Formats: sequence, structure tokens, C-alpha cells
Amino acid sequence: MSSPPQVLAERFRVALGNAFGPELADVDPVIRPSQFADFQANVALPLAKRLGSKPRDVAARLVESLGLSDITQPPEISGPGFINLTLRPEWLADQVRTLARDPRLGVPTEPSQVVPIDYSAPNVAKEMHVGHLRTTVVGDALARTLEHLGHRVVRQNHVGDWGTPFGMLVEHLLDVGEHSEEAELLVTSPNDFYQAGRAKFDGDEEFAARARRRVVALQAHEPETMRVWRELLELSKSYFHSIYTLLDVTLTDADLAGESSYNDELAQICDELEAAGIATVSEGALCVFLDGFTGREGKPVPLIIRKSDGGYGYGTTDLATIRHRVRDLRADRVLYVIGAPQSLHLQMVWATARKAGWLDDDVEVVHVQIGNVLGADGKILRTRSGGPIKLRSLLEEGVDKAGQVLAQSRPELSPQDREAIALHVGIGAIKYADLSVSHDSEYTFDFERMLSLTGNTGPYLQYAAARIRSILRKAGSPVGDADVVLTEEAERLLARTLLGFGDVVTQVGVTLEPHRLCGYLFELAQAFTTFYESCPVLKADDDSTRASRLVLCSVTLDVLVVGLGLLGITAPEQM
RNA sequence: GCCCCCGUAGCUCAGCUGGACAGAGCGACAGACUUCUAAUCUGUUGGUCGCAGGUUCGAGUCCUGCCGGGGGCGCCA
Repeated sequence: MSSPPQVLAERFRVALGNAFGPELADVDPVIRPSQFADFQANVALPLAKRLGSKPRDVAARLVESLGLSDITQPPEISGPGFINLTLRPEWLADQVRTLARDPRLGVPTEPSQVVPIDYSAPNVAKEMHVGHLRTTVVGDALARTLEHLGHRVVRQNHVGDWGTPFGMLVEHLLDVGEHSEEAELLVTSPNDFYQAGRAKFDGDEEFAARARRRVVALQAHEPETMRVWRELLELSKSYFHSIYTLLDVTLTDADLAGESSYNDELAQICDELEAAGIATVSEGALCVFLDGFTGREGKPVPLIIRKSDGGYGYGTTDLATIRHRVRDLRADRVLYVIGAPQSLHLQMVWATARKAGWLDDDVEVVHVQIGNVLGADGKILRTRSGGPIKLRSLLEEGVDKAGQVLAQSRPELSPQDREAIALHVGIGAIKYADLSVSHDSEYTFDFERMLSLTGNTGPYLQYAAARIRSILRKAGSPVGDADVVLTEEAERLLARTLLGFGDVVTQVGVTLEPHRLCGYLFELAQAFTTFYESCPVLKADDDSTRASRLVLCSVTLDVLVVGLGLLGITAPEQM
């Protein structure tokens, strides 16, 4: 089904053609939300110049040609030439009824694209921290949203599973014993494992020497070393699993596309680039120099693809990665949901890939820049002692705090129920806080704010859904396909808001900005709450009003649940 | 030095790709519970949109230059 702005735009297209000729039919009617009506069309203003007449006259001619009487009240021209459009309640009601029957709730199915999304990317044998939280949560929301729009999303979890530290880690794992309690730390508290290895490396010459030899063995793919390395990965996978499960993130083992998976291609990448004259040796390293990339003192910035010691860095891996996504996955659009500081690096990788012919112009690559998460002091979030905060403890704290609030406000619920709700509320609050501000801006982490039941928070939206569920439970009979009648202003506003869902989801697919969906859902929850306050549902004056309002409740719940679902947030049955 | 991001109400943030007087939430102040979950609501308060030019009928939004904050800029990813 089409959204109101879409329907209006189509009518304007016809009117523009009739009034000013077919060549102007496709001018954007510039339909926008209005503070004086439901929508306003601003097209008369830019058109006036083109036609050489006054904006108000253009608007008047347009209104004459406009066949809208079935949809809107008579359009009004105001100000310099705005056309104000107020939807007829009957038409709105009809649209809501159609929405109620639409399993997609107004969300279109777009022509399917293949969209690899690079997100999360934790490191093997390291604890995830708040930095990973944001890319994981935003990336997952984008994956869910694009999938819902009909695209084929290929999740790519580019985990850090290769490099010199792994010599030390393998050696340490062998030292402590593969099935020891120490080894189990990789699953429960990876940083402790890493730091124990690190401490030994720094303090024990003999171990350090062994670790360095192990790096060589690893790079030579020596079988026993590789076996232990794989064991390291397995343990880390369990750790990732536990976090992803707790976070309710869709990533699975099948999505792992770690750095090591490109090992076999790195030499060839270098050879090919060197043969093509794209890469040249400088100071012993094989580098790509690109026009337009200059650093200090105007010196060209290199993308180093082979270090002077013969090793490969992440630049080479990233080239193999983009090639794989385009050539093997046949991507139409590639998303990198990673930290903002990597911007320059990505630009260089892409430019190199384009030069090498691995990245066609018709493939869109986007860096969804993730801003830092800050503490109350405005600095990157850390523990009081200055160390990075473990993601797991952060999540557990959120769930814990949500549980405390519930214990106070809903003492009548069983501890089991409260625990289940606290999980959804705590995790939902943290995820929503991450999603509701634009992904590229830094944001301040504040439990109190994100767990608040008022304001633009996860719990507020969940609460709205829980109240609707409570009504529907008490309604007894299922919500039928009743006529919708909009008499109260609160009903009108709720109806109009509901009809905007599809457009917002579409927009998120284009701009890759989940915070727009958050803003919409907040608006919807507010519209519902206002309706809830002023329009009794179960105690409505008559049966038809009751039935109509039940439809409104039901559709609102559907949109909230689906919308939150696209964000990766669950709406609990009760709160 | 060059490049990227940011600067909007006391605080945290929006601002729908250029449209009418700049919006929310929190905070503060004043109200609303025999009512479907009062953890929810209503109202009031509050801003030279960092500064100065420019483009435009119209600029928080686009361009240029400053000021201020963050980040990046050759062998860590």
C-alpha cells in the first residue's frame, strides 16, 4: 500500500501535468509534514520562477487541477504559496483499516540487492568493549532492516583472528593446557587470558622467544600450530556466542569472515598490484600511492600492502575483503559499520580497489561511521580505574538495574517473570540508546537516562507496547476487521502517524540511519499515549467505537513490535 | 601543515536531503490517579542555531573564510 505522501504526490503529478504541461509532471511536489495541516506541498514556490509567474498564482492554478476531494479537505493556499493539505478522517480511517490487513504494515518490498554488511568485528582472545557494542548494534539493526525491505544481506563478521599476537596466544594456550581452567578464560573472561600471556611475554625471555618462533610457525601454517590456533578460535567463538545471545544479535558462526580467511590471497594481491604498476616499493615496503591523499608536509600517504619485513597488514586484508565481496558475493552495495577514525583508510582501500578493477563504479560502498561512546566525563567510557569496560559486565549491569526498577514498581510479579522482563528491558535500553542518536556522533553513556520510562528510550516504547497488550488481553475476543472511525483529534493523530511507518523504514534503508526509525517509533508511542489518556478503549461509549479503537491499538502494537524488531529489540508481554 | 567529523535550550539530542514563527526529552515550576499498567499525562519555562560573509524568493540545512572541540595522516589492526 502507498503512504499518504505517496498518494498525494501521485495526485500532484497528474495535476502538474494538466495545469502546466507534461514536461512538468515529474517535478517534485515537495510534500512535507506541516504544522498547519497534515501535509503541505511546497512545489509552487520553485515552480513560479520557472514559469515566470507569482507563487500564489501557480498554487491557485495547481489547486484547480487537483483532484483530491476524496482524500483531503479543500486545499488551502497560505503564506507565499504553500498548499496545505488536511486529510479527511474517513479516508485516513480507511487507510488504517487497509494497514491493519497488510502483513507488511506499509513497508514496501524493494528490488532485491545483495548487501554485505561488515559489523561487530571483535578480536579473538579479547574482551569486547563498548566500541564493539555500537557497531554490533547498529550493524545488526541495518541488517534486519535491509532484509525486511527485501534485500539479501550477507553478514560479515570480520573478526581479528590473525597477526603477530597469535604466536604468543598459541604458545600461552599450550603452556596452560588446552582444556585447563586457564584456557576456559577465553570463553568467560578473554582479557584475563590475554593479559596473562602478555605478562609472561614481557617478563619471561624464554617464553617471548618461543612466542616469536610460534609466529613463524603460524605463518608457515605448521599443522600442530594451526590446530592450537583453531582451538583458540573455537573458544573465542563460544565467547562471541554468549555475548551475541545476551545482546540478541543475529550474528552466527556462519557469518564469521575473519582476517585469516584471506591469508591465501594476500601475496597474489600484492603481485597483481605491483605488476599493474599500482603499487611500488618505498622504504622497503610495497605501497600504493593515490592522487589526492597527502599527509604531513604534503607528502603522499601510502597504503602499505606489504611491510618491509615481508608481512601483510590490514590494508592488504581489506583489499582482499572488498574484492571478495564484489567478485564472489556479487555485492550491489557494501556497508562498513566501523569506527569513524578508519575513514581515511577505507577511502584508500576503495580507491585502490577501483584502480585495480576490483570495485566497479556501479557498486556502492558506504562507511557507516560509528562514533565513540563516552562516559559522564566526556571521555571514552572506561572503568573508574581507567581500564576499558567489559561489555559483558556493562550488559549485566543494565539488566540488573532494570531488575531493580521492576522489583520496586511491579512487586506483584513473580521473580521469574521480572527476570525475563528485566533482560528485555535492560538490553533493549542499551541498544536503543545506541541506536537513537545518529551513528556518527559520539554519545554519552548514561544508565539512568537510557532506562528512564519517559523520553526517547527503549523502555518507553516497550511500555507503550505492554499497555496495548494488556488492553488486548482484557478485551477478551480477538480484534476483528471492524470499521475505523476517527472522531477525536488523538485518534486522527495516531492514525496519521501509523501510516508513516513504511516511509520511515524505506528511508532508513537509504540513509542507513536507524535513529530515524527510533524517532518515528517514539513519536508513535507518544501519539498512542495521548490517545490512551483521552480515548477509553474497553470502556468506550459504544461498541463500534470500542471496536474501532481496538483496531487502532492492534495496529499500533504491530508497528511497535515490528519496528522494535527491526532495531533488534524485543517488546515484552508485560512490564 | 593537510584531511575528516562536530559546534542547535542549563543537560542529552532531533531537525525528514532548501521551506512558514527552530523541535523533542531530561531538568525546573504548576497541575492530573473511585479511570483499560500514574514508571506513562497536561501546561509553563527556556535558544543571536559557534562567528562573519556569500548563493537563493527563502539557509540550522548549500559555498567560502575564521574561532573552538574531537579524530586521522608509512610499516598496530
